[in-house]
Parts: sequence; structure tokens; C-alpha cells
Amino acid sequence: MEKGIVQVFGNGTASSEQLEHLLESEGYVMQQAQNLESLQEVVLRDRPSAVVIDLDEFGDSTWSACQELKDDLATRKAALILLSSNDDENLRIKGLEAGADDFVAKPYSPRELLARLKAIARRITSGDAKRIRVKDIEIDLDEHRVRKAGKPIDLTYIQFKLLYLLASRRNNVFSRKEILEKVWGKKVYVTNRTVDVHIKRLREKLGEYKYPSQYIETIHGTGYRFL
Amino acid sequence: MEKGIVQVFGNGTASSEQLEHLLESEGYVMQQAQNLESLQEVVLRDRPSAVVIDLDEFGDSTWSACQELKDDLATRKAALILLSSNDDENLRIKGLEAGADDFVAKPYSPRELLARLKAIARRITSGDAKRIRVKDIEIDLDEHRVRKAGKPIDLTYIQFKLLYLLASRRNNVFSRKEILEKVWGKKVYVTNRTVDVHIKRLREKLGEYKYPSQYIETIHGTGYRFL
DNA sequence: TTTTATTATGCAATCAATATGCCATTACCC
DNA sequence: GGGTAATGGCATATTGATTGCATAATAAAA
Repeated sequence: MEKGIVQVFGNGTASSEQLEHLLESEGYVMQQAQNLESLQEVVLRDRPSAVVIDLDEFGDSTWSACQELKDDLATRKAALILLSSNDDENLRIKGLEAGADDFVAKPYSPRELLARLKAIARRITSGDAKRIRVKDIEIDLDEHRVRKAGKPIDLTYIQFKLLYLLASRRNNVFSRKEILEKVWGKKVYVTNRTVDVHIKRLREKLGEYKYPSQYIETIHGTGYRFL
Repeated sequence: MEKGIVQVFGNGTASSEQLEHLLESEGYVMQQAQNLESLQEVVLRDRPSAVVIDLDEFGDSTWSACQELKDDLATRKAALILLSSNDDENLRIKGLEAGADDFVAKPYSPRELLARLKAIARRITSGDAKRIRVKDIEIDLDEHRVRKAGKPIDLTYIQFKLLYLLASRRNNVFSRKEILEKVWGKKVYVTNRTVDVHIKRLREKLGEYKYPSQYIETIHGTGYRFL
């Protein structure tokens, strides 16, 4: 998660409005939802990078919701934060053990919640090497340079970020949404098609011509992966 | 971090003794340290998987310590938790922004601290791929890839979700209705027959040919189950 | 055994996702 | 400001996946 959608399950309050403003100023988009029943549906559609659930409102059904979030391929990586005005230790532990990344007591400070969200995000995205070598491709983050078989390849800014992202986790499949968030960041104003276009250009520069792809593989219905 | 050393910077208290016992019962080893000055040294030697720093004792020198921890390759992945009896919002935010993964108020519950430690650990370790393994089938969620006896099997999006669902709860019988809900989402209108078709193709790709099924069993009148 | 219900499967139509040429727009650099 | 490179994304072609009918096979019930 870099930037993205934050899905909040709970009613609007003064705090949540403040939170929304804060999130927006940081490039997130916040959405509210009134019931957990539609969780699967909403979450499947929007693929939020973080989900906040208010235990006060949803009570025990929250637990099964946590389970669903963790089980679903689309959301298993989303940051999950629980809110509750019940400050009971056992409840907090239960929440954390149910898979939540954090548990915040109400009334909460929107600024703190945001800070916690970012702390989780740091962890999710951590792991960045300065230099990556894959097959005959060499990527140097500091020099901002890419070589293929020793010969420099001229990549544009976006192409470089894209390649670096894909190559940083070889074999990992990145959805277009993930790519958009990590390469473009912030509120994304560009469409999925744009990702395709940049992949195409990147492939060209890497010298892809034959099928199957030597470097960047398309996973139909899912995304791309660097081989 | 799976299990490992937890380095605690702060004095022994009743809580910290309890914490030590808890950690030990979970397979961690706890070490206490009295001063931050030797932090780098201590931490370089022991490579703890988690570091807990008590702000009450170390005050402002904590910030530079956080920085050091984050800068050092050996420790930048360690979970970092700050403790403080000062429950000020700004302090908490400062801590989180300084790179801490969590901020816990004193007096703290050792059990909760452990739960928080584990929650962070989940995020850190989720770097190495999540896998389900059943018989000679291996499902890798991040790579979105399935292997049978080590050899990759190409599954389409739906096939992958279907397999993941069935395999995630082995021996559980899934009705077609359940399958439709989990794979297609709650309000998609495809028929039961469609499920059959996808099961068929999945079986093909898994190399099912003989009877009885080796992987996916049909429960007549009920649904399917992964053996 | 016969009947009925359920499941398996080949196949064609439909639908969806991706690749790519092309051009408008924007950013960058002398 | 003019020229050049980079970006965004539409439109279209292409490729790939999904759906469900029709029919066969199988299991359960009578």
C-alpha cells in the first residue's frame, strides 16, 4: 500500500470527518460503508488498501468479517484497523489475534490513526534493494540506470519505476491497482489501460519481441509479473 | 521475524517480568538493556527481531536511537515498539513517525504487547510468500501460481480462486451456492452448472483422470470438497 | 430394475481482458 | 518560446476466458 482507498465501516462522526480530510490531504480516498453485509461486495469492487471497522457498531459480526478480509485474495494485504470504545484488554487482544494490524480506542485522534495507518503501510511495502540483477538485466536505483547485458537502456521516469517495482519482487504478481498505487502513487488519475501502455513500452525497450515473454509476463485477469 | 530475540531497553518491572515469561512461552528470548548508548553495539551483536524502548527512561535520546535502528541494515526490519507513561497524542504520533511500528501506553498489558508484536511480525514476515500445500499441490498466493509436484500449472483467474477456496479448507464441503458467493461474489448471476464446468476444468488441469478423484471429490446432492 | 435427480462434459456463442497504433496533451530543455 | 520527449488514453484488433445449453453419464430413490 502506498496511497489508495481507505474503506471505513462505521457511521460518520466528527472524528471520521476530520479523518477524511486528513486522509485526503495525504492523497488517500476515504469511503464509508454502513453495513458489514455488503463488505465482500464493496471490498471486491474497490480493493481498498486499508479497512477500518468500528466494533461498536458491528459487534461480533466483525470477527467473521476479519476472517473474510484475510481470506480474500483481493484484500489479504489491506491494512486492517479496529476501533472500539470498549477499552478491554481481552477485546484488544482478540482483535489483534483475529488478524487486525492495530486496535485503536475511541474516541480516537484522527491524526494518530493516520500515523498508525502509515506505520503499517511502511511495513507492508518494506524491502527495497539498491541494486537488482535479474537475468541479464541490471537495475541501479541510485544511478537510476538500467543495463541489459551490460549495455545501458534509456528508460523514462515511469518506465524505470515500473521496472523497479516489478523486478523488486520477481515472480510476484502485481495487479494494475497495485502498480498504479506504487508507481503513480497518491490519488491516481490514470486508468488501467495506461498501465498496459507503459508495460508495452517497457517491453519494447527491454527487447521483448517473441512470445512467451522473456521478462514481463501477463497474468490474464490478474496483472503482470517479472520472471 | 518468526521467533527470536526481543531486546528491551528499559528497567525491569513487574510487567517486564511477566512479559519475559510470556515471550519465553512463545519461543522468544528477551534481553534487557540499561542504556541506549550501547544500542548499536548490542543490537549489532544480537540482531533482535524486535526492539522495545521505554521513552520514560530514555527520553529524547530515543529519537536518534529510532533513527539508527531504521538506518541500519541489520535492524531496519526489526519490529520497533515504544513505551511511555506519557499518553500525549503528539508524542505518540511523533513516535510512529520516527519509525516505530507501535506505541504502547504504560502501564501496559504484557499479553497485549505480545499480541501487538505478533501483529507486526505477521506483516514483516508476509514478505516471504504465503503458501498452501496440499498433497503434491502448492498454491502460492503472491505469485498467483500453482504447482503440482514442483511443475507450474497455468490456471485462469476463476480456476485459481476456486482452487484456493477449496484448498483453504480441506475436507470442508462447499455447496455450489457457497462457491458462487465466494468466487463470484454475492450478487453475480451465474448458474450452478457453471460451477460444474469450472470444477471440471480445474480437475483437468490438476491432472485428475481416474476415479475416485484424487483432489476434488463430488458430494452428490451437496457440493464439492478438496481432499 | 426403473425412474428420477444430479453431475460431467463437449461445444459454440458470448463476453472480457489485453495489446497496440495513433494522436492529443503535458512536461522538459535549450 | 520552439522543439523534443514523455505521458495519457481512445479505438480497434486480438487473444483468452466464461457461460450455459444439450446431451451423456452416473448416482440415488423407489
